[in-house]
Amino acid sequence: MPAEISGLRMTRQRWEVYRLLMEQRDHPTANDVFIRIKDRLPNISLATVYNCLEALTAHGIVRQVNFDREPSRFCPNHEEHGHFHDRRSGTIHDVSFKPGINLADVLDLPPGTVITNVEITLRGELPASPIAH
Amino acid sequence: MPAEISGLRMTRQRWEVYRLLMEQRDHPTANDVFIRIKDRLPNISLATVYNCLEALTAHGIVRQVNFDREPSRFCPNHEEHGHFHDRRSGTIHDVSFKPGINLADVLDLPPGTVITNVEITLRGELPASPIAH
DNA sequence: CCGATATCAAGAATAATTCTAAATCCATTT
DNA sequence: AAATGGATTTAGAATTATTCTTGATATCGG
Ligand SMILES: [Mn+2]
Ligand SMILES: [Mn+2]
Ligand SMILES: [Zn+2]
Ligand SMILES: [Zn+2]
Repeated sequence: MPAEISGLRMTRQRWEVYRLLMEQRDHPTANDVFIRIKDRLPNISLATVYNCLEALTAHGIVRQVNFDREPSRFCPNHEEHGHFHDRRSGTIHDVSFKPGINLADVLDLPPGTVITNVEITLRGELPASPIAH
Repeated sequence: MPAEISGLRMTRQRWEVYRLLMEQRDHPTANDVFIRIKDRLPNISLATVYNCLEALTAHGIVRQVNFDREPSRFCPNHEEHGHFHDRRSGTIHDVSFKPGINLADVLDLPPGTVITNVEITLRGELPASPIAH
């Protein structure tokens, strides 16, 4: 376990939360993390999971992702990306811009506007897998 | 008051909520609506405001807009648009795509993906008004 | 080891929203 | 017009994700 990541002191709990997010990149909720992490940290509390996720988020190590009023989800992908929620499977997928596309270029904003944060969420259906028929 | 809008039967309460959203297009929360509407409907309950907003949303008459975990806001603008939250003033502004731009064209999605819903939210700072100095 | 500081854990508190149940409204039928 | 039945409204309770409080524990520098 590293002593720190991006200036955030690592503790056993923070490290295990971080590892879990890196290993299972399916955008779990705090409660999902709490349930999954019990194997490794049987005594961790849900409040601590929230604390760890907040600390990781505040230091830019993970991203908090919100879909409407649903519980927040967490994502360790640092690239600029949006999220596609597939209604068929319930899964959430990272979505990038096509190469060369810049969000500020396609939006009609007053010149001089500073964008500090962007969130793009999509819902819909991915095409049926070509393997399943 | 029309008998119905988009198939939703109008009641006094729904109509006043709808009018308020059309007249003050600053993306109020349910509680904002509750406070503002008391002039016209002194006996309306907050639950009814929520009921009305839900009915109007379910019928596509208004849109529910979410910023992170903040209270939902409501918007009567039917154009496809995103929302820019100006940190300086706290105000929320509708943002459109530049003419001819289609979101599906700039995102890297598997061919055949069906997008049913898009939400774009931005935070940042609008340029200082040229009038104020 | 010592004292200072940070973190953790358990449970209480918060706050937006939804639910429940009873009253009221309202369109339609007698 | 009166009766009926379903929709709507209301007040308050309930829900639930999240945050807060507080005391216990761990960690750091010296
Ligand atoms: Mn989940
Ligand atoms: Mn407000
Ligand atoms: Zn992601
Ligand atoms: Zn809007």
